[in-house]
Amino acid sequence: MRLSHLLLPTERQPPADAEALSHKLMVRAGLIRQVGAGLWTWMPAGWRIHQKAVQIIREEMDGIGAQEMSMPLITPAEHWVTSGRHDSVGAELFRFQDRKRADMVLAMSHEETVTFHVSSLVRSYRQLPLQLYHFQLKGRDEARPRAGLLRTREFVMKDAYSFDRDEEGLDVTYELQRAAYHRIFERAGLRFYECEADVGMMGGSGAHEFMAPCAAGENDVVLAPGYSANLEIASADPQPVPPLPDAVQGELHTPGQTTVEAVAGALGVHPGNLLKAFPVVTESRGLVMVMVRGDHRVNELKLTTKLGEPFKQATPEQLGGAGMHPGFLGPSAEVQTLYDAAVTPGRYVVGAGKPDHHVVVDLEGGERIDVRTVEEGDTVGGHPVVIEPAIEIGNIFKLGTRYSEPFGASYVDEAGKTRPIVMGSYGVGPARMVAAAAEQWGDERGIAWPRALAPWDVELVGIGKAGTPERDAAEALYAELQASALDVLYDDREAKPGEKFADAELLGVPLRLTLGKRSLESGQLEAQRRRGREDVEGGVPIGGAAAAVEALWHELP
RNA sequence: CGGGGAGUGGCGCAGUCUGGUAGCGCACCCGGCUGGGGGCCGGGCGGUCGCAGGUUCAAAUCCUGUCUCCCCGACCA
Repeated sequence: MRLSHLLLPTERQPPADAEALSHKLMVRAGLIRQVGAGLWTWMPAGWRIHQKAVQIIREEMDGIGAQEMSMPLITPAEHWVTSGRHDSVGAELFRFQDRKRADMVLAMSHEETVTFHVSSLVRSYRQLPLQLYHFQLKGRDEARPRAGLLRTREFVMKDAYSFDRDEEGLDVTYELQRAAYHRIFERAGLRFYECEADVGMMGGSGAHEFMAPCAAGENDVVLAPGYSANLEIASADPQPVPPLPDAVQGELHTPGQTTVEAVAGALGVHPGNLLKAFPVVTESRGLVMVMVRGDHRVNELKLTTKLGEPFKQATPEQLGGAGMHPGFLGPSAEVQTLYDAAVTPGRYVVGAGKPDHHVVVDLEGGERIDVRTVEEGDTVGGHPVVIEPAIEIGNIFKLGTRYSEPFGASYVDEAGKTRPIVMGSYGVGPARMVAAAAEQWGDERGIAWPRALAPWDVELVGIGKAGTPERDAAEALYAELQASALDVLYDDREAKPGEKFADAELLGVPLRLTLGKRSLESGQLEAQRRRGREDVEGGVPIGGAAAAVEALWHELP
């Protein structure tokens, strides 16, 4: 490809409203342009990168026997009513009516559609197991799109669905997918973690997320040797606190001290010597008091899972109605009280249940539930955890019969008995892979793409005016490289060398060749690896350059 | 949805308080010089100042309404 013919709108300055590195660099490099909130156009060079990711995914899906197909973005609302998601998803679902006033939905994923098909097309155990996948747009009316491509309202997803006759079959398929995901992200040159993930209120028997660590990530990953989990569900051993001094005992007058910090400060004790009350209300239980150590925070997702139902924080009115006083809440005989697992037996300062007083209690052991948020410095297997921001680039999920039951997707087994099909779903966002790579491999000059994602394999920078011997040589080399196995971008523009180098570093093709007057004098091309901007020692002889360049390329990250 | 910020040429900005000929840098076009890290000189093109009302002799500027975008939070199959 000749750069002089490529629509590559590079910019010296990032958009004023861009914050995330990938957002700034991908716009500056001419890869993407914004259309609206969470809506992006891929420019030609950017789309090449996206399609590189797509092709890696495709090869790995095909490699485990999944079959590529394509299902529509527009779907009848009826399917979503059948699955229950028409009600449960809420405003995130794009809804509209067609000209006949029929309710329609932009698919946010394709469980409904694929299960609709499988329910009618698969009748026998002989047709199982089955894996189907496609690359298709997803529409999600996100409350807050952000950070360029990291959270958008429309994006291509590879979503695969598996159909097995039982849980054991699903386990096998799930492992195939899990291994394929590792290969996909490794091939793409991404740093990533496989994390235990929340299976949500939908049930399901297991889920993993693939998280790419980066500064702009909107999730947090808890990491320790042999352990990685989304902060949403992570568990770890708490950091110890010194025991409550014996001098602190009985009822304590704590006027106006409604926060852990205030009480701990006034008493001169560690915040972990206090218990914090987190009053919630659920539909089936009413008011529940959740007690966590004073220096800890309740993890609302973990609490929801443990309660087995959604909750809302109790309002001051609800507390007042129960004769309680916000700021001085403690364990109560009148309401169910649950203790976090980090609340070990011992003496704690708790709210006395009346204004301006706290009291020391001596807690026995007893039932505990793990509902707190893990913190940096907590330990797993004796090792302190670190918490890193990360972006979710893929997930795999054991759906079970969540969709096959409502759609009646079942098969007849050898004994002639009808059984529900057991499903799994497996998603990857190629755009997020690309954005994550930009986050991980971006620097102040641009993006140093992993070679597997780079829009071209090499960029040839021709120095000098058209018609000069050096440019003739560049043209000849371009032709030679085109005949090789490499995809080459040739900067043949009438531009200053500095501008060409700056654009090349912005675009981030992994290997840059420079051919100018100097090269003709020395007989050597200059070659620079974009990662680390490191020159290839001694250059590359112009004679037979294509083969040498191919060899160099194969050693790139 | 709550809080904060912003809409002026392709990009980045000034001008708005205090109403009076729309301006700067980059990019773009033409000519010349230059030719290995965004170079220099000269000449140009391009904007109904987000939109709609209103006030005024006069509105980018004041008033009202509205749309859009960004950031933080809530939310996120």
